[in-house]
Amino acid sequence: MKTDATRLIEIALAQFRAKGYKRASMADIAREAGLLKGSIYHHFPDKEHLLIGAVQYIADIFEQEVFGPARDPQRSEKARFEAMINATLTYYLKHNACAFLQLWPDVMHESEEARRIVEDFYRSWQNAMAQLLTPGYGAAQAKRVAAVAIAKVQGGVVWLQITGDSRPLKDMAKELRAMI
Amino acid sequence: MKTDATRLIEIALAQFRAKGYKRASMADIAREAGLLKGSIYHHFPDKEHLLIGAVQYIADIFEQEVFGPARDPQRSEKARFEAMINATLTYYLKHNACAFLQLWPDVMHESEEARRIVEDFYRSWQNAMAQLLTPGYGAAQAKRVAAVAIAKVQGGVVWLQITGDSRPLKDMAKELRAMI
Amino acid sequence: MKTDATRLIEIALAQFRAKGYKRASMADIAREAGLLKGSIYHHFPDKEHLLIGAVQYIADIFEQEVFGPARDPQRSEKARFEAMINATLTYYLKHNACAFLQLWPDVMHESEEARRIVEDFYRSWQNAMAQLLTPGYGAAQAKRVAAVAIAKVQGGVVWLQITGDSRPLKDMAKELRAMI
Amino acid sequence: MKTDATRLIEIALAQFRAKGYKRASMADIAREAGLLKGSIYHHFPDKEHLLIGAVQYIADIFEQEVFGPARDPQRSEKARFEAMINATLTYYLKHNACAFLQLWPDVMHESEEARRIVEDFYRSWQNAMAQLLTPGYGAAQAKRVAAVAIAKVQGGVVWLQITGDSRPLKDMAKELRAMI
DNA sequence: GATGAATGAGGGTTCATTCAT
DNA sequence: TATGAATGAACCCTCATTCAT
Repeated sequence: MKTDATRLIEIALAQFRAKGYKRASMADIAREAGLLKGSIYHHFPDKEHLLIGAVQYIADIFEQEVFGPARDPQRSEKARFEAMINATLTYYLKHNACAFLQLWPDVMHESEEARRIVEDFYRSWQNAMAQLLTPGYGAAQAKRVAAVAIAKVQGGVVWLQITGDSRPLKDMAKELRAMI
Repeated sequence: MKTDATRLIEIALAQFRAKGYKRASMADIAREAGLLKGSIYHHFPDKEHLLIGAVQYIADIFEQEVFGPARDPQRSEKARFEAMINATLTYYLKHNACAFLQLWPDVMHESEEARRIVEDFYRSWQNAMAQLLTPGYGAAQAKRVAAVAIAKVQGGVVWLQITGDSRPLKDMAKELRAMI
Repeated sequence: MKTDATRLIEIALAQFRAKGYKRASMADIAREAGLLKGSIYHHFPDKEHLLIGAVQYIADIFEQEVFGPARDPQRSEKARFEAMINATLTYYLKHNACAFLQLWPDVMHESEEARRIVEDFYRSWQNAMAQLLTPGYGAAQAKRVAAVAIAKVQGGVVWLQITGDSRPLKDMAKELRAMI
Repeated sequence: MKTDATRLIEIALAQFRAKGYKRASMADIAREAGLLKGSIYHHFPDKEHLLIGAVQYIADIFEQEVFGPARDPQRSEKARFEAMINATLTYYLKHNACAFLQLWPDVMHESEEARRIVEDFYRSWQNAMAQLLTPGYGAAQAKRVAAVAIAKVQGGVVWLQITGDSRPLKDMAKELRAMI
């Protein structure tokens, strides 16, 4: 099995998700990759960059699977908005959690760079949504409504993470679909 | 003057909030309390019980200031519901964050007992809300709606924590007030 | 046996002398002190401060045993100058080396603070000597001659360190005594 | 274009001078040479032999530029002695330091072989000088005086290294010239 | 109850060295 | 001959916890 940077990031991300950043040791990550802990430093200069990589990895997935399709000029705003909601819902239900929510405290304290990525992620999300809502709401109101929409989804994920109950997240999605 | 244990818990909570559970060391907490780290162990058997205490401390505050008033039989359901929303909003805006959200990953991994407290907390909240909504929604639907309501508030807090923007949280409160 | 900071510094200094700064590990120093490596950090924040302490320790010895007596106003300049030479010679012959010479490359690269101490040490030495030589040489020339004198002693120590032959150092001392 | 081995030695020497033996990593040296660290091992079996090579490299330079000319039977002892002093002075002033002094602690601890080279170097130097001084001092005294002379130069270099002041070294050279 | 020295396990990181390609 | 991934030992340092005083 090849040990490229992406594979290490996926493993690190899985460990960070499972135990949190601080509890996931370099030795844990290395073992999971079939390496010794020293070997990781061939691919990443330090643990922080594993976190940065993990966070970027998720941001990239969303960019491709959620924000990207939302910009597809072929489809109607409504269709794109619904595609966005569905992709988001699918992703969160698959993982039963949002890595950004789980990692936020660590990201906040351990890495300026990771923090910027997460903040940019939410900004991108808001912009992507706002653009789709602008025809119906006007630019200013659309931004505000988009923030609320994202917050609702995040709230649904929080509830899912803590209680294991996915209903509110699904209800939230339904509410969102009704917005457009 | 508070009892020593409570004072230590408040200090520990402040440190946990500020740095996260793992990054806040026993030495940090002791220093903040004007003690040496060995001395903490006269009050708490280990760090985990500081976390349990901190989590319980917050749950108690909500019990007194949010859930308690919601049970006051003197006032109308609507009044009580609104009081609940307002108290919650006030608390979160004051702290600009929800300690349970911040600490959840640590609580989850470090302490079965703390975890139970947090889970009970959300259950209590849901029950308190559901009871007030039952007249309007019926028992079953009330529970479901309550979960969504709490999730919305949590989502608003998440957005506040990450972006610093409190608008969605306030919008969420307005939405909630319209539910009853 | 008590473990105070001074004892640790003496042990660290001995280790640094014996192996050099980098080769002397915290574990070595701790073992020599009858401790585990982690325990040293109760007394010193990091290895650098062990180096700083060691360097300061030597500077203090010279201040007390060499530079101090050289300032004694009761005795003649000649007597004080000779006392200085003798104390220096005794010290270097006892250790068969000069710790500052041995540690200089490490001091230079590892610690600004230690470096300043060493530089100040040589400045103090030069000043102390220059003052005693001023009556005979005039202030400006005295400083220049003092630098040469110290350099000679250091050269003698270098030769002693590398070849094990103490003769040149002793010859150098004789030369110095003839200067006043 | 120099042979690869020599080029690597020059680079290694520069790194050892700049950071000291332990702080200069194989990766540093390789990078400076435009190689990856694994590639160095095609030219040298280990780091120690880079140190040996570096030390030998300097000894060779002195042999050619300092000790060799001192043996030139065409010129007077006085002329050869002065040429020796001048060549030495030029070399040290150019580098502002003596690599043997800087590396001595590392040489001493890391490599028996390098140590022998350095010790031989000083012996050669002493012999070369003693031979020139024998006519004036007699064989036995000449050896002793030569040691003192070398020690003085080294002392001047020490002072130069630590304080940055080259005066004492130059004064020392003047003293030496007066010896013959 | 408080102290502060000590523990011991573990964490992140560095680095000389090896070796299949 | 060069590469670059991997090793494994060692290193500095942190920290929750213990305990004699």
